[in-house]
Amino acid sequence: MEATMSRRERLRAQTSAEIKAIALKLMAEGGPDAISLRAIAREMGMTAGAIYSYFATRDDLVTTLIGDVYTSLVEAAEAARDAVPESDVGGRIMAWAQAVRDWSLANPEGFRLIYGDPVPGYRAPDDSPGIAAEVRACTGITGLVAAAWPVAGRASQGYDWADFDPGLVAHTREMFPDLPPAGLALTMRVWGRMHGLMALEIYGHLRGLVHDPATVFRDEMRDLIASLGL
Amino acid sequence: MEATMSRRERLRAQTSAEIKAIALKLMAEGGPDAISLRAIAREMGMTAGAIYSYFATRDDLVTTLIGDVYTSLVEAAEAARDAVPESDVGGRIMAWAQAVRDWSLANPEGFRLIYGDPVPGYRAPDDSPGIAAEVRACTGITGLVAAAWPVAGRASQGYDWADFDPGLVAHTREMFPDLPPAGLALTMRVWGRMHGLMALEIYGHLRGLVHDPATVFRDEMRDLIASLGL
DNA sequence: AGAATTACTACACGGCGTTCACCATAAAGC
DNA sequence: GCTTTATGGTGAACGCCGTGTAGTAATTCT
Repeated sequence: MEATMSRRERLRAQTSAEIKAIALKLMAEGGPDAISLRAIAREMGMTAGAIYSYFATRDDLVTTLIGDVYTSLVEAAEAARDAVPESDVGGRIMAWAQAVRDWSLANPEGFRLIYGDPVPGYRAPDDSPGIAAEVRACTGITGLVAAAWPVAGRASQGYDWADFDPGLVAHTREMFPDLPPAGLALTMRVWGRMHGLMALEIYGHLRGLVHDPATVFRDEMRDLIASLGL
Repeated sequence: MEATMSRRERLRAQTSAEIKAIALKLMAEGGPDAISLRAIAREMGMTAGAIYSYFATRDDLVTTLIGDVYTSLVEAAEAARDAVPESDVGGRIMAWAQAVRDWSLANPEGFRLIYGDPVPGYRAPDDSPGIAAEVRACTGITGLVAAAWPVAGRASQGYDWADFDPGLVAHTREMFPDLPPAGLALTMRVWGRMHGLMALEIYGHLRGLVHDPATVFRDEMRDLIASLGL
């Protein structure tokens, strides 16, 4: 598809990619706040104002970055999951969790970018790539829960489709028709359980308390898998 | 002790308190990034430079605020816990969790301040009030786990005191002499489990997905308490 | 009363996001 | 082939920001 782009379009895409690459580099070095248009432009030998031909505002640039970074996280998780046979549901859950943790420790600033508050007061539009990646992540966990549901779902009740977002419900029922509403609630609980220890660790609240957080996280995931009956 | 303060000290304490109060107000309105020395000074009819008589830098002010806010959170949690009789360990855990969640939803910016990244790249000194509050919070959860340990701790192994920070170990062994190393690991897992769903919710990742996150959180905490054997 | 400390102002510096008028050049139209 | 137009870029400006520094007025100490 690159061949179908005019010279102008190619240059434009290239410059845009360079802006994002430098922004990611700056973020990796100094956190999300280090993403400054002036610094990017300086590194590119440009003026800050020139970036406004590519991104309407700094927040737009960061929003785009969130989409890219989130997608990279989700793809790492999906790849790790798919390396485990479908029959081993517990193994797939563990693989997913470990992949997310490994990625997050390797890209802590990326984690902050996704799950933190890089743009204060900002609400991503519903069609942004960041939201798309989040849906993909959420779908991935839902799939794991759905696979575990025949065992995990015994006597789970107390939820109704009306308790959830209609779009989410439609999407879920189409992809996992056997999953009842309580399965969606369980999905969120699983998500939260994977997220909690990692968030504490990445933001430094476990710093120094325990020498090997990986062991604690692994135990927690084992307990999660066991609690699903696997 | 106020009587023993000189006029100067009284005025100083009062001004300092006003600075912090306005900073909290600004934060509540626009998030941690809205805390600007110039805005505070403007609201007080002062110059920005004047604040440097009270706080060496903006980060120092934010650090102090973290201490205040974290302390307020911990005190809310402790009060809720203490309203439940000691014999009802599960009830105390639930009370603690609900209190933390209620506080966090009422003060989302405070939550971001404590568990987010308000000062990029900043590492709080070990003797800051924020660290003290975090130790207090950690101790509170440890106490809950210690109370549940006779039931929850069956066959828990695989940890050693050497796996944890010496200071934490000394502090824990003194306060909860019956708790083995594996109890500390469980404490962190419980902490993470309480934190995960709340962090996702406060940072908007559950926004719109589920209409009543409180129910999901309550179910998760019930499952946690049940998994402890209570 | 005189000396020293303190709270504060005024101003300056550099960095930031953002806007705007202007300009060179590449693309498109005749 | 020449002209018109669109585009990516500059450079200066505005108003924020944190942070220093010199100076001033008032309070406190001796």
